[in-house]
Amino acid sequence: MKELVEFRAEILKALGQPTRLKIVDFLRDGERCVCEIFPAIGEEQSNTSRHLNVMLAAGVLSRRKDGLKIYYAIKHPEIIEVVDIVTGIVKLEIYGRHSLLKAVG
Amino acid sequence: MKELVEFRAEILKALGQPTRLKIVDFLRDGERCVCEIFPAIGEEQSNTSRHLNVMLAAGVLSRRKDGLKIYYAIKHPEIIEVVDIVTGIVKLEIYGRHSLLKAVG
DNA sequence: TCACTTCATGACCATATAGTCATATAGTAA
DNA sequence: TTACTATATGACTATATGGTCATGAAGTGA
Repeated sequence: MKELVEFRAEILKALGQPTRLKIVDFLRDGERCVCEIFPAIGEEQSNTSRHLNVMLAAGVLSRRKDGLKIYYAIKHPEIIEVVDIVTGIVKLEIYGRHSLLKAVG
Repeated sequence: MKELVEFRAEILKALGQPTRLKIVDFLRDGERCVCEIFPAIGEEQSNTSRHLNVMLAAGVLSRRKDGLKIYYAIKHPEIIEVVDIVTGIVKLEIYGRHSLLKAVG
C-alpha cells in the first residue's frame, strides 16, 4: 500500500508545474470544460488533457461529464489555500532577493 | 526574468518528492545538520545533500554554517502550513477512496 | 447513416530527475 | 604537517516528465 508521504508528495508534485498551476488558477472561480481551459492557458488540447489527468489522479481536481464536454474543478477548497500560501512565500522570497540585491549593489 | 508562476511551481515541486518531504518533516522541530538528517530519513549522505540543495534553491530551506557542520532549517513557517494542509487533504482522499471501496464491494 | 465536436491517448523525442559510487573540498585538531 | 570529520559534487545510470503530432473514442445532431 502506498505510504502517506507518497500521497502527500503526489499532490504537491501535481501542483508543482507551471502549466498545471495555470490551470488551477483558471479553475479558481469554478468548474470549466477542457475546451475553455486550454485556450485560456495557451496550451495544446492534448497537453492540457494530460495535465488535467495528472491532477485528477492526484486528487487535486474532480471531473464531471455533461454531454460532449467534460468539466474539471478544484476538488478541495484547501488546494486554493495551499496555492495562496505558496504565492505569499514567493512574494517574501522575491522581496528578500531584491533587498539583497539592493544591499549588495 | 522568471515568472511568478514558475517560482510558485518551484516551491511546490521542491516539496513534492517523498525524500524531501521526509526531510521537511524531520526539520519541523528546528534546524538540524546534514549528519543528523540523512540517518534520520534513511538515505545516503550524497543523495540527502542534493535534496537539501534543491529545497535551498527553491527557498524552502535556509542554511547555516557552524564549523564543519551545516545546519538546515525550514525557512518560512508557512511551509509547515502548506505541508499540514496537504496532509489533511490526503486524509480526506484516503477516507473517500475507502468509503468508495466499501460502497462498491 | 454521416459530419461534427470534444476529449483522451499512442508513439515518439528531448530533457529532467533521483539515485549510486567515488572523490573533492573545507574545517578541526593532533 | 597529517589524520579526521562533515558536506558537496562529478560521472554515471535508469526512469520520469513535458511536450508534439496524429489518431481514436464518445457524444451530438442533421
